[in-house]
Parts: sequence; structure tokens; C-alpha cells
Amino acid sequence: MIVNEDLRVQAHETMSSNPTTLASIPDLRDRLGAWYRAHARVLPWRSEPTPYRVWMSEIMLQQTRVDTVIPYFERFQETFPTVGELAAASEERVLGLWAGLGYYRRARALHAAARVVADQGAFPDTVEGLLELPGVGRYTAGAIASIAFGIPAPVLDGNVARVLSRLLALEQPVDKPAGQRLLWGVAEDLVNPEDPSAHNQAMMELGALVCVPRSPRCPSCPLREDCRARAQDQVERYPIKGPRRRPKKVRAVAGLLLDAQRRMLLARRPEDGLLGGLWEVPGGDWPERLSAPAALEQVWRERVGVSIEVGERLGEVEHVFTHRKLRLVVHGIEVTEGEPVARGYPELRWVDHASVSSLPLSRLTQKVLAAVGWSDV
DNA sequence: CAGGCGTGGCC
DNA sequence: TGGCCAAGCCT
Repeated sequence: MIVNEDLRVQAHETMSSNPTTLASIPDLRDRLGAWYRAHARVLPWRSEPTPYRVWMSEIMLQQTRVDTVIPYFERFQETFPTVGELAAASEERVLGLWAGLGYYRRARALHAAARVVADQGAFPDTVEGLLELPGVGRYTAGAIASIAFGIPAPVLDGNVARVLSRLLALEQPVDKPAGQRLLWGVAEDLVNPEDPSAHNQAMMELGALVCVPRSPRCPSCPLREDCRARAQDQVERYPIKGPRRRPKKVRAVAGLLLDAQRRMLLARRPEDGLLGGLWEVPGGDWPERLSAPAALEQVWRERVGVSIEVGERLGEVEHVFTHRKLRLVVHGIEVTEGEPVARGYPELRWVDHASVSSLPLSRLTQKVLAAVGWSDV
């Protein structure tokens, strides 16, 4: 009987996940559209949804909250009113304006894509063409295609996945390939060909304002009568997700070296990897078995190529990355032998107090500078 | 395909 | 407070 029961559950799931199911619910799209017209937030990129503005907003919004993005979007649009001006800027300038927004690979992708578009003379106007741009994946291509060009392409982001997962009471983990495939199919079938821009934004807006992860506002939901999770009174059980990795604790040291004019030595991190391309106070890993001074001596020997004497402990910074909790200790140092040469770093630079802020700095480095009294951050 | 990649806000 | 989350992409 257990086997039969399982098969029935499976069959039931398959039914409820059938792409035709949601799309065939009477007026579902219309109710969603009416709700969106009444409740859509006024956002900078919505007032004038040109391909350039939509593209830039979508890159910035990847894994990033609307409130965080707005000032960055405004600043970028004021600085670079056209994609041509963005393409003509230096990468360091773009990275500098991006500083603090996180996921810095996006900044380089933004710049690279701007140069592609400037070369081609215009944005691609198909999903396939958009997918060729660096930093543009399936979600972003669908968003630009639908919002900027009115193409009936689906989008599937965290919001849409949550909304659909609850509507269907989907037992599949939404963050696994199988669940993603299923949800892309549902989203594709559900897109409203009458107004794909409003439809896609409505799905995301519903997830952002009503169908939120915790304490969803079901009484305000235009789709509440169609929601299987709500019918089961188990809305917060969905979306089901796979296990998360625990953050690991890591330690690091950094050394503050000043010259006779009280300039500070900074280093640019490698393009790839953590905080790629950003500038920092030279430092690195602090192994368990070493004291902070010993670790600092080793790091500076390997990455800056000099022997040092470790001086006063100037401060300590705690910082959280994705799945990583960092404790970083900063010491003042003196060079006892050799001249600083970039080894583990692509570039070193002496920077005075006034020009520090013109470099692309991560929040972490901003904290470090604040801890040693070099900035007001 | 699982894992790397920032930051800030929430409870 | 630590865990979870947010308009993903890339390798």
C-alpha cells in the first residue's frame, strides 16, 4: 500500500505541476495584472524602461535588494547616461563606482558587455542575443527581453520560484536542477503574451511584497484562492530547499606600511576570485598554528617580497562573506629588508590619505581603513 | 553540477 | 546572534 500511496502522491504532484494547470485557471493572469497595476512600486528603472536602463538594473539586482541598488543605479545613470559613455570609461572607474555593491564580477561583466553593445551599435533584441552578453544568464535575458522589448519570454528568479512553489505546493527543492527545470516550464507557460513585461514584473513584485519568505501576507494576495500551499495551511513550508553550507570561520592578517610622506601601501587583488580587482591593505591567511605577527611576516614575504618587523596592533575587523566569517587583525609594520614588489598581487600602489577614496575598495577594506583611523567610513 | 562569489537586513 | 534571505552567473 505504501508503494501505491507513493505513486498516487507522485501522480498528484505531476498533475499539480502540469504547466497547463496554472495557465488554465480562469482570470489568474488578469487578477495578477490588476494587482500589479494597483500596487507596483515606483522604481527608477521603471519610469523609462530602455534596454540600457533595464539591463543595468537587472545586472545590479542580481542577488541584491532593490533598496540597496537604487542609489547605485542613479549614480551610474548620472555618470554614464548612455551605454557608449559606460563603454568608454576605464574598468577601474566602473569598479570604483560599484564598490560596496558586492559580487564584483558583475561590474567587470557590465563594463565588458557595454563595450560589446557599443561595438554592435545597439542591444541585442532577442533572448539568444542577450545571452551572449557577459553577465547575462537565462533570468536576465528573459527580464530584458520582456521588459525592454515586450518579448513573451519567461523569468524565474527567487521571487517567482517562491510564488510558483507555493501555488503548486511543490515538493521538489526549488534550488535543484530538477526543480528549476520544472519551474522554468511553468513560468514559460504562464507568461501573459498580452503584456509579458507587466506579467513578469508582477510575479516578482508579488513575491517581493506579498508572497514573502516569512509571514506572507496571504489575505492581500490576488491568487490566494488558487494557492495549494494556502489550502493546506502550509505556506511557510514552501519553497522547499536543499541543505545550506555552514559558514566557516577564517582568520587573516594585514600590515599597514607608511612611507616618509605618510602614504600607505595598497595592493590590487587578482581579477578572479574573492573581491577580484579591488584594492586592499596587503595581507592574507592567518593559519591556526602561527601567531599574528608570524603570519604577517610570512604573508608579506610571499606577496610583497620584503622582510618586515611587526609593530603595534592597530585594530581588528570582523566581516561576513558568503559562507565565510572573517576575523582580520591589522598591525603597523616596518620594512627591514628589500623594496615592496608585487608578487601575489598584480599591482602595488602608494596612496595618500586624500586619494584612497578614489580607488575601488571593498566594504572590508573600508572597515580596515576606519579601524586604523584612515577614513571616516 | 556543486560551489564560489558580497553585502545588508531581518528576527 | 547566527542563520536565512535577495530581481543569478559562471565554471
